[in-house]
Amino acid sequence: MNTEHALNKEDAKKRILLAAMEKFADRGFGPTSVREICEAAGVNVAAVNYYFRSKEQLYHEVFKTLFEDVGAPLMAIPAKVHDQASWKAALMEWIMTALRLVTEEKPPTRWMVQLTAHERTHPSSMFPVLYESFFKPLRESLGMLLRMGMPAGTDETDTCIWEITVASQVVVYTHRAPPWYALLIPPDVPREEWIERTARIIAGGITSRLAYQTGLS
Amino acid sequence: MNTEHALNKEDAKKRILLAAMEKFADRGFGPTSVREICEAAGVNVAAVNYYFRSKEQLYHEVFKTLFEDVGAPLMAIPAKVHDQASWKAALMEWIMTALRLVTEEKPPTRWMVQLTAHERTHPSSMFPVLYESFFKPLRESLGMLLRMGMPAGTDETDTCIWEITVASQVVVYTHRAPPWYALLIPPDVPREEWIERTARIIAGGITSRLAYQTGLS
DNA sequence: GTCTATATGCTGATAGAC
DNA sequence: GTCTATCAGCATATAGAC
Repeated sequence: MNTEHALNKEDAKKRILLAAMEKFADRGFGPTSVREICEAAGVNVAAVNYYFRSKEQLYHEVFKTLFEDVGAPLMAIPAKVHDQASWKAALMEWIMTALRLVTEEKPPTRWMVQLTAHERTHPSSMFPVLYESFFKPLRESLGMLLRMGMPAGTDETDTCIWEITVASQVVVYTHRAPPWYALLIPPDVPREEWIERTARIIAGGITSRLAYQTGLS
Repeated sequence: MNTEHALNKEDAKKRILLAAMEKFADRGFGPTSVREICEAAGVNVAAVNYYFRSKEQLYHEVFKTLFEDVGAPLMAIPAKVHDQASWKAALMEWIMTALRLVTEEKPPTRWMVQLTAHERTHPSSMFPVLYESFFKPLRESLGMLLRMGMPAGTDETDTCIWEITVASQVVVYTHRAPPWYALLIPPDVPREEWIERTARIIAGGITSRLAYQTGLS
């Protein structure tokens, strides 16, 4: 009896958190109503304020739960480079890992990705946190990797543009609104094959150009 | 007296339309209130419904006014190609023209660009119209240009990925929310210089790779 | 044409019964 | 811990005075 009661309590709070992740991911913070979340979670309208104090606190909790060390695999990649061959492999790995992340269909990764998109287009009070804990480390990891492959003395602004160039080709897939997202992914190609072909084209845009500049292949 | 009256009428309607462009561009359709638009236009709250029937009709009117033949310069570019040198020049021109468009600070172009971003992330009833009259022709123009430079027999899916690859590097600049947009543009570089350097890197990712593949430079 | 006042509905949040 | 009922605020939209 006592355990069942405690279990139901845990259930309600957890159900709200999961429903909130899905709904916030779908349309962002503003347009998502507390009533909508409670209905999806199968709890009373007052439950959000009872368990989470406010809609905004619930949103904060969603972020804290979803963005736990999610960028670690990407940030670990630059350390694997020790020569030109391993640099090329690391670049491919970085891009493929990033593409796999942003095009993941399975929650909670998908929710996490969609939330980054909403925060970029309609920044909330969570943007600074997201920037410091997610965007910034990821960008630095990509920047470090790119700098390793650049000819010595490459202009800093050019390096910065290279960063944006790669990032934008990954970030574009975080916007999952159906009519737009459907235009991005070619139909009838298995996901892993698409990821590899896309990564090859993105990485090829870098490596072949550097080969062209430096005379190495 | 009579003319002044008629002039004020024209003024009010036009002021509402201009204010609506700015406000809708800033935060999108949903979060922008009629009151906010009316306040910015210096008219009464009831004026929107008097002149435009509804908020949604006003939004439609904003689109109809802003997206008048705006993609024409880009769509004209593929026709200028007649050999490999002119193809490379055309590719650079396409990318530079597109970058100039999406990073334009001056209204109404800026408003138009921002509206495309909102419609991609939070599609409304205007999305199909926008797709048919703007996204689709632009993508086709880019696709045509890319196909001209591809080695004969290039896989159709690869061509499609190339399209997205270029488009994403342009589209990323349409999201103008300050904290994010500030991360994209390197400081202390004149706009035209930045456009050329960025276009060179995007185009270089294509031409050098094709050169690498085909043995031509 | 322009205004005020108001109808109607949705939002987040809370008070208090059980 | 969970519920209903309700508050205050904002939204779009409209009726009717001037």
